[in-house]
Amino acid sequence: MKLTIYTVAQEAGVSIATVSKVINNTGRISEKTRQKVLKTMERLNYHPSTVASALTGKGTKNIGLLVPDVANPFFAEITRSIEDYSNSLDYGVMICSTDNKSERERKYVSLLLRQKIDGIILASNFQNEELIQELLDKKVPIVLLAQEVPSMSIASVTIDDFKGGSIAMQHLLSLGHRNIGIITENNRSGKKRLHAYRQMLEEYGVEVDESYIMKCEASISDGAYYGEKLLRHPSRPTAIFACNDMIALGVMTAARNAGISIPDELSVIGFDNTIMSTVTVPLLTTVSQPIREMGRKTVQLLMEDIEKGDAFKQSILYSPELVVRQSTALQKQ
Amino acid sequence: MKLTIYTVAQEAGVSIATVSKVINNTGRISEKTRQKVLKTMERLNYHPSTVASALTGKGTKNIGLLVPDVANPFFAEITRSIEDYSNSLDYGVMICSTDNKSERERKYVSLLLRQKIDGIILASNFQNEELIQELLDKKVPIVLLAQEVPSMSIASVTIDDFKGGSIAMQHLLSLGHRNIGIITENNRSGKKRLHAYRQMLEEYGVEVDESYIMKCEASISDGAYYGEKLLRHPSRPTAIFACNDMIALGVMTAARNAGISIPDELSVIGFDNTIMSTVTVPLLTTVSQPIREMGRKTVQLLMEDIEKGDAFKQSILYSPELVVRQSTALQKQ
DNA sequence: TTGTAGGCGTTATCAT
DNA sequence: ATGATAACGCCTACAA
Repeated sequence: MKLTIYTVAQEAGVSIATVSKVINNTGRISEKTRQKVLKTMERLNYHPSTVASALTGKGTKNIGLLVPDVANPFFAEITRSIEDYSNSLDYGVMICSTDNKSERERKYVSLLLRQKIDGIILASNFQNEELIQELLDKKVPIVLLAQEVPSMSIASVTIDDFKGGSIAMQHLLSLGHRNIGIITENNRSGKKRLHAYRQMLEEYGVEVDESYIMKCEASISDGAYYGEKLLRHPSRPTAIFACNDMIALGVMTAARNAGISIPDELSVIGFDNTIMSTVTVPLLTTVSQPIREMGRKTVQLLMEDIEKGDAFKQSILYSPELVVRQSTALQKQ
Repeated sequence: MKLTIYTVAQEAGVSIATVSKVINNTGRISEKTRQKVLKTMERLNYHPSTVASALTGKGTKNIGLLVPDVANPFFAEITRSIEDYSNSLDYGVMICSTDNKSERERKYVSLLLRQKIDGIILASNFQNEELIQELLDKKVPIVLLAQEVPSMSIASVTIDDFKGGSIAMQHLLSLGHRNIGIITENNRSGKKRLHAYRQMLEEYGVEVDESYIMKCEASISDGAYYGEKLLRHPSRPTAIFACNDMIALGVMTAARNAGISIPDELSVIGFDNTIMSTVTVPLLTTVSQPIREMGRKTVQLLMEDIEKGDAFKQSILYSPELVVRQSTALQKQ
């Protein structure tokens, strides 16, 4: 026999309306009745059905999280932080890996919409801006994480990519490097980091060599491929700014294969400070983002939107920090 | 104005029952009507509400996935494979990291129950067996992944841990090692791998030294801690069987700190063949599990249970495979 | 082949 | 302070 609000009402000798009221802390009920109802709910181990509740318009207590790939350590960590905070608020999170493919994004958004999730977190590099607009039109609460879409008014939580790029370059430049290659993703974050690359180079009065600039996906294999290219460059760079740790790992592999020693002959700096950067040899110098804090903040913004329907969209910008380890060194001579 | 089945019915000039029938491919409707309805759904961009549908007993099209920690690369990969296949079946997956804490398990299960998910995948090392029993009593479809609970009849997908342990030990032993340490998790899988350790040692006629056996959690730091202990052992082992890659990474770190060269002075073998094992120096020899295939199979079993209410619970056992890379070598002299 | 109506478990609006 | 009752959007006998 199924356990519904009716069962509780009957057992407690009240009406379902009363039970509903104590569940939701709405209306006025005597303390005595409230306790009685609470007790029976406890005794019966009753939990209201989110589904039924959702049908009346109260939200599903479920949010969707779109990331390029959960299997990518950076996004896995983001996922974990979002999951933790959502859970503490009694929200479930549906994980959706898009592979940065417009088609997958579309399919997942459609699924989420049918499931009537209460809100969506878009983490990094969403391809399909019309889709975002659609969501906006449908009043679906959205928060962008590690991504911005300048042309739209959406709440977002990001780090300062330009600053991150500057910090990385500053580190390399102050170490005496002048021939610096860069391998970056071709998305907004990547472009900002690239912009910082150019800017800092200019500041140090070194001309930028376009053939030092490589664009690719955030994978070890791509990093290795383009890293090798760079290492074969007629005027081989003495340092490489890999715009995320996965790419940096690829570069390290390429260097090893080419018998080039890090950091003696080549300095490498990554970005993200994922767990991967703590296990390489040598340990990877990188730029860190406060992932847990960012995940938490993202959920918080989303909840404000969900619960209060915030009209004012805030953009939160965190500062990245340099984490010096062993993969970068003074340029000799 | 909200878009419901009524809107579609009206626009198409039929009743909601008809629309419902074409949506669910049930009952008999003329091809003409079907097309008409399909067209209007298309035109209106209508998608039936899973919530409402769920309330009538048709399931939420949502499953829960409990893992110790999504941020752990092994489980991140598992998550990805499960997500992919579920998604292709139009199911959403709610991610739940338990940290192997009974309290978190309980909280998540309660959340999932309230959300009325259609089924649950329990990946690895569930602490709370009464909770499982509760779920079973409630007829919640469950499949165990990378875990078994011998005392209960539950569908499961695992690799043969004993065989995996044997393969790893066989490799080390055939390389001439006789002083072999082991660091393992204290769960069912770990115990089986440990059992294989003892067995193989015995087979090779070497007495097992209990002080060579360490138990810990699946983390780099624990691996480093116990690895260091082993390396300080008066009769230092020449090889270490780390029962998963994370632990192996810790051991490698410990060895490096102690100035012990791998594989020259110490052979290390891991388990899981995660992405981490492809970026270490030297590359990690490990034992692989067919993660994607296992994830897929798990979802498949769960769906069978959800859709057909399978009475017969199958246990699928996959074979692990040795992946020889660079962290193991012949024992000199 | 298609339509009518009752039910799924809650919430919320009125009465009482 | 409490209770009866109409939604919510869909499914499914049962009728027509």
